[in-house]
Amino acid sequence: MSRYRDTRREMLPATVTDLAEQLDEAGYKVTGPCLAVLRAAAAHQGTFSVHELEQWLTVCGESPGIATIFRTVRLLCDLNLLQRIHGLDECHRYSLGKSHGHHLVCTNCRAMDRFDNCGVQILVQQLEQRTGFCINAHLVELFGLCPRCVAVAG
Amino acid sequence: MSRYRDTRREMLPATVTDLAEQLDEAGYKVTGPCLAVLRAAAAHQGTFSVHELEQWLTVCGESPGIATIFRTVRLLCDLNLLQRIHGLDECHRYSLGKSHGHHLVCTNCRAMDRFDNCGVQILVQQLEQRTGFCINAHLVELFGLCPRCVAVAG
DNA sequence: TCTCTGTTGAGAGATAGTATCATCTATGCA
DNA sequence: TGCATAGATGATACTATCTCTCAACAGAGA
Repeated sequence: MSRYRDTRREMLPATVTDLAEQLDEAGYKVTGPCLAVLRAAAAHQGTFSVHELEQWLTVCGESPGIATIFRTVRLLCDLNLLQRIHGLDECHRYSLGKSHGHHLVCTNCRAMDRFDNCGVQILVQQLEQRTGFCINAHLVELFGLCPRCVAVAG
Repeated sequence: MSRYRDTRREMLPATVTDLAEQLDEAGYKVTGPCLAVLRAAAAHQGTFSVHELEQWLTVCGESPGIATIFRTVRLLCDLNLLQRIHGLDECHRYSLGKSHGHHLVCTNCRAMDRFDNCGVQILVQQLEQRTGFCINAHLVELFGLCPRCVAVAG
């Protein structure tokens, strides 16, 4: 039994209990430090970096080692519970969410919207025919300004 | 006048003289170390990392400092003569080529094909309407096995 | 209570890239 | 040709991101 089952689950956001349950089901122990990382991730709307998780945890007074944060982030990525965001320049941000989501990221405030159907299926077929490649994965990310930043920019 | 103009240009591959001319036109001096980095980049078909450039240069007996290699790579990126390749896991590879190209990368041997029309225009319009974002950039990369690796895999 | 197994966290180290600064070199001018 | 100057180089230190190792710890089951 994982420790998180002993905690008062009604105190935790649904996102956190959801993640914890999936870790549990995958056979991992949901310990205190692990739960702290899950709470940090769930507390960040949009995208976040490992460094931001660490700062959030330090402010909250519970700071597992950086190794544990990286470990938990990698685990969540492996289980497809966390997605890595590929920016135009940086590739060190993450967002909670199931696999094969695509991201629409505000380059100003980092707000993020997700979308599923990226419409590259036709492109994939065309390229497979033209190039002979056997395409099995793709990366589609869009960047721009969110409505709020558009309004501020005038 | 840049040093590369003094060198016997017929000894250099067209790609290298082309790059050198564009650096020259942009107001940068094409010096010996710079030219060495250009030759290393041109010698790599497909994609390459800074580390691979460094190794190639060391083997060739001309090894400018790592700082110069990084500097030249960044300069080429700034001038849109070099594109950064975003892999699913790694984001530290580059390929020579003009801006707004997309890449189809073999996850086995790193062979690469380029394509221009990624067909996301309709998606961009739909998402702009749905989300209110003002989209001004995108990243589309495809991954799979090249014909040769498909053949080897059977 | 004991044992076993998995987790933690400190610290070292790898990798990618930047900043600094003394030195070098190409270029323009007298 | 000699000199001044601006820009390029390269050694080095540094930062950021992330991994590896390993002793210590903690929880689950016997």
